[in-house]
Amino acid sequence: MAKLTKLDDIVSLCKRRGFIFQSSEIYGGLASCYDYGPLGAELKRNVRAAWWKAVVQMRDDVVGLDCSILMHPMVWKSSGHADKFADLVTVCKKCNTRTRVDHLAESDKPAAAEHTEHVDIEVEAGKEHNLGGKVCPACGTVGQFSKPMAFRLMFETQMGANADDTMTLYLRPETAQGIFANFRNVLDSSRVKIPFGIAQIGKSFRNEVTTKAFIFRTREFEQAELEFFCKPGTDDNWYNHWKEQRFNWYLNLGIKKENLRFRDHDPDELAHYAKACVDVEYKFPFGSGDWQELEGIANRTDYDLRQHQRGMRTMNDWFEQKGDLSKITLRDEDPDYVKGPLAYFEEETRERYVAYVIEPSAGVDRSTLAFLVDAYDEDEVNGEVRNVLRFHPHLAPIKAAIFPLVKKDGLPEIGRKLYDDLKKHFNCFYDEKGAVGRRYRRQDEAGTPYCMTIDGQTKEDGTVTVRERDSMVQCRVAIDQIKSFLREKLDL
RNA sequence: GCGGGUGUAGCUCAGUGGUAGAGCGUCACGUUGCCAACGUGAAUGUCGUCGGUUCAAGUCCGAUCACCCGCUCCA
Repeated sequence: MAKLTKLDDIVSLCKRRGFIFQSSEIYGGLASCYDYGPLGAELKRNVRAAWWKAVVQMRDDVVGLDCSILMHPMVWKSSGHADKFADLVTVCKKCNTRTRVDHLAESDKPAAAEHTEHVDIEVEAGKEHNLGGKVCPACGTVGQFSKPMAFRLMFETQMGANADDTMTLYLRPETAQGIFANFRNVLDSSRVKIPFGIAQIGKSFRNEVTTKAFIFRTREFEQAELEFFCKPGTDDNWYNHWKEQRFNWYLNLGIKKENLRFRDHDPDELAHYAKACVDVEYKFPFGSGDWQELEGIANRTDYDLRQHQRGMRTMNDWFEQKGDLSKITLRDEDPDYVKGPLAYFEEETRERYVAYVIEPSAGVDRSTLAFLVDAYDEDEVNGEVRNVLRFHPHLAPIKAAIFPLVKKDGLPEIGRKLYDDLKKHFNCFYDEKGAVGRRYRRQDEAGTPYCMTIDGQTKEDGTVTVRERDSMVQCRVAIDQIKSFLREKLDL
């Protein structure tokens, strides 16, 4: 990228060219929500398609899935989100530091208790919290706390139009759990055998305490996740396999090598269920902390499937407590859990085990932004600055533009015909207005790899001028060869 | 949630309490005809929103919304 050095520049570019707008802008905007404009929608669609092609279509060992966003509440009880995705937080009036209420120590006791028990926000928030004797861990001030604030990290909604007969559901905070919940279905219906993966792209929702940084951290976001199931003991190899696969995916789609890196998680940074985790990071041109996560690749062990086996054993409690998750404790694991409903039987060795899971989890919005930023470039042509988005052809929103050189002499008719033919195969754009140089530059800013110009010579020998985006080099191609020319050049 | 900053045309931005501006872009016409050409003309504004002060508010005051920077937070 040349001169995109501030987030403001990116926001401005995105809006000016119709990639990304603020949501509900005519009403003053809605925090943390963004919309994709005409070019952005195409770009994001292409990012999804490229992911799906690499992770599903080109693999013999991965199948796709598309789950509902709303799922049975017990899914989130089993996954741990229902218990651990909510906290009460208070602010020290002296030093303005935030601390979780359950982390506060009494002034006469040395250590704060770690948060292990479930916190029922409804109950806790209604209670009088006596923080008078509590000490701020940051500045040591005693008893100077604001009223505790509840942070629920899962969005809630009500299912059922009848107000007397509704059920509280959660908008999924990750797509992964839908995959685990369908593990058995896929296994029983698609003749897959371990090792194999299930992939899914879809929206997730998290009530982040803070958002910021444009579309980088939003409360509604899109994930592209793969859960790859493998035999315990082979998980380290598969972890490394997917690390490499996923890193190369970004490079193959044109991300500059110097802007991409791995960052391994420290052991104390790992979630309690993860054996290993690495982030793929991109060097965004934001103000601070340049390197930001695009994707996390984790070894989740057999934690999730075992948790769901516990959850399935807990359904009686669910009914008995009338669906009140706060009154339910997951039942202990069956000592014979390797024979459980989500376990796997390996024919060849006659072994039973619960599969380990390698999870590459990518942010579609983050990747889209990275591809956009990375493709941005400024050229100098005859003393003029040329803005160009050097998208990989697979990602380019428009693959080819068709221009009659002038709007007369029958050239528009020829151009129209070519356009009508090409648009059946590629996303194309037709433009006959204004100077052709301007039309070229406009397509450069949209990242269109090729422009085709119908000129006087077309009527003589049936060739058109093909102008290439990055080099601006022109050549002549027979009009009836254009389709195969594009197929070859765009690798489509 | 705290502190700092910003908000005026599609974009970048001027604008001293007294008629809403420029450049770029967009559109039309003419000329031209292969890299943002030229000429003429046009359209586009709840000045983020709401309220207050004032004869008069884009400008002063208050609140609020959104964004940016820095904290805080980030199972």
